[in-house]
Amino acid sequence: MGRITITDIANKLKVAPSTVSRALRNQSSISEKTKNAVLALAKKLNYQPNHIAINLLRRKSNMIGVIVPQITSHFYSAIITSIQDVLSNTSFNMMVFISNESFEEEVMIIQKLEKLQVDGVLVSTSSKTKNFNHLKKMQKKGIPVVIFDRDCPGLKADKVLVDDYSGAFEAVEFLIQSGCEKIAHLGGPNNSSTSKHRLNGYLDALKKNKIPIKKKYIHHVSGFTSKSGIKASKVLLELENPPDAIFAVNDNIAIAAMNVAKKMNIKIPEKLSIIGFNDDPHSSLMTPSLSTVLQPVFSIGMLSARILLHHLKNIDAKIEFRHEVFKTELITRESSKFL
Amino acid sequence: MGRITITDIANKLKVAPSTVSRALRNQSSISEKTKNAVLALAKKLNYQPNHIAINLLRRKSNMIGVIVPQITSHFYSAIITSIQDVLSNTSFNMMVFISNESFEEEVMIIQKLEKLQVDGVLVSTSSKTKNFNHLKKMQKKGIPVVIFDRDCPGLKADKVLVDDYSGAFEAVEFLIQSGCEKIAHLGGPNNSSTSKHRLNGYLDALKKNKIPIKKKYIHHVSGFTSKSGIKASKVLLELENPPDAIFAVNDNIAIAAMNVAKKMNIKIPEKLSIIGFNDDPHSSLMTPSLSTVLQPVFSIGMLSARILLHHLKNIDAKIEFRHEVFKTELITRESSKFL
DNA sequence: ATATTTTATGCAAACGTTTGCATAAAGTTA
DNA sequence: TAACTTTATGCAAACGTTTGCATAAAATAT
Repeated sequence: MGRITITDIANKLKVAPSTVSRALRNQSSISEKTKNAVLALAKKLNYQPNHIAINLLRRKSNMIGVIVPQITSHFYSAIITSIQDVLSNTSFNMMVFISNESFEEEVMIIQKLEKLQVDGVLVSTSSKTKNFNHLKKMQKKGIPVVIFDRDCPGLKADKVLVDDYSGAFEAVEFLIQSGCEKIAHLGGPNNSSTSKHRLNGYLDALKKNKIPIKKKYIHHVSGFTSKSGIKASKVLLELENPPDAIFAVNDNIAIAAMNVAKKMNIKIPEKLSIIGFNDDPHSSLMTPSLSTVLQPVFSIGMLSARILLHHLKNIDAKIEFRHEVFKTELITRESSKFL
Repeated sequence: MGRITITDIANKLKVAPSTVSRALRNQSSISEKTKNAVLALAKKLNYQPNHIAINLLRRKSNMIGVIVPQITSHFYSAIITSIQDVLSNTSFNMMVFISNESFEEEVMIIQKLEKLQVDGVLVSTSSKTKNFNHLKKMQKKGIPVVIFDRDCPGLKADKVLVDDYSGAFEAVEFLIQSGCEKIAHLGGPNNSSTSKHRLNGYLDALKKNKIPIKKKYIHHVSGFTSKSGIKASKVLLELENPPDAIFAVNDNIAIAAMNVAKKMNIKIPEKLSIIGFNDDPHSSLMTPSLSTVLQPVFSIGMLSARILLHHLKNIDAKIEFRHEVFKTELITRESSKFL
């Protein structure tokens, strides 16, 4: 004998299923007597409402989709954790999808989410995402889309971002103030908005301080992992006139640079200052500990989730897109000189 | 105008919904003519089957639940990634839930998953999980449960585990062979099977080599993060007769010990060898790079998912629980002496 | 031509709920 | 007591599919 249904209860009590439904939902116009009888029997039989049936009727899935480029970095796994935290107090559940930094996979995931009839989507686009037609299509279907961490320029949607530009600007200006003059940048994949903003922060900090910009000092790596950073670091540090500081697009790349420098016996921070981005937990445990730009990861995830929930709860309200930008915080450790 | 349904197509074509259904599923006894007409119109209108309706009819959700203690470590996030990889070629989707190493949360998650009518569950229990009644209850409802990484002694279920015992044994024996005589152990939370097995491997390696076991050299930390390891490391290294080697329950704790040792100017590996467990990506980037015991993370995730899928596809087959144990691999780096 | 098989389609029930409408029973007012 | 209001319940449709059964139409065999 399978799951207990409302009809089972109705039959045993010789009432109509609708009566049972009303009793369970504690609706008006139901006598105390029948209500109690229903409640008692439901409890006794351990009745569990069938959400699939309710979802069919309500034409919604109570499911939200979360798309991230990957989850093996602390950044994204912490964001997932914080989204889960917010959702756990609601009736919504989350499905996580990983695009592997691939535009094609991202588009396929979006199609899948449409089929699954998710009620809303939280997405951090792949670094190779070229256009946002897939996201626009979702919006057209009435599915709210909240963008986080990685901007989608030109897309009208809720956005929860980080001020990558000024985070980078501050870091580079700190390097300048601590006496560095030849500051290099290890940038992320070309296309990603994050990479662009951090690059711009780097460039503007140099400009403001009248330090000439040298193309040789700027390298873009293909991925966000340490491995991708090693080659570029070598090129940089083997220059005849090597930099005395490196600002890296994230901690992984910074740590790669740090290891390359150590192998070459370049003293950190005396001969080479290094600053990363993210404040991954292991960065503080490196030797020397890594200076970095902290992002409020948990706040990003929680706010994104809350904004989406707000839309889902006020589905008929006129849509006003929110645009939130979190400030970063420079954390100076041993890999950079003191002021 | 909302989503296109089978009935919409049926009406436009002046046929019955059942005919449309049969045409779409390419079933027998359907004329080429109507089939083509249906297929063409379905394509034109961009018909998408309503999975919620199908799920209601089939009494299944096509959803599998994944429960992990946390995802911010590389170990679990990589497992999630590999599960996703396997699932992406199937009709199943995954919901991830995080127990935060809490027994209570784990039980609540299981209850939620029952309500959501997931078809199957992959679970790595919290380190505080005391009994497995919640899992047994799921099984009784006919929902297959696959245990991975952390054993549930006494529970009859599919299990995909790692040979923690011999991984630890090998590591400690290596330390002995490299000349260490006072080998300490920083163990994980007391209750967890992983901690126990690694501790036993440590103990047996000492016994086999006739090295006396000293209680002072064995500490259990409360969590699996670096922070939890610092205090215990200090206690250990400040002993009047400090150890000349530490085998830690995982890389995070090992790295904590490494940092404490460095602060105390204890030379690694000359005065202190350290071996961790997991081979987290950042471990190879530490200075000195960390020796560790590698677990085949991706294989664990993929096999667990495959086993579950196998049950779901052969739902009526008699249940035979699989019990798979992966071998580990000792990776020696700079934090331990060479042989 | 008739009888028989095959093929194509439709009908209606089912999955488990919710909800507008109808109605019977009870209670209230004049 | 008649007329009216309130309260409690039931009926049936709806959500979008699938599928066993019935049947009409077409094809084949006799």
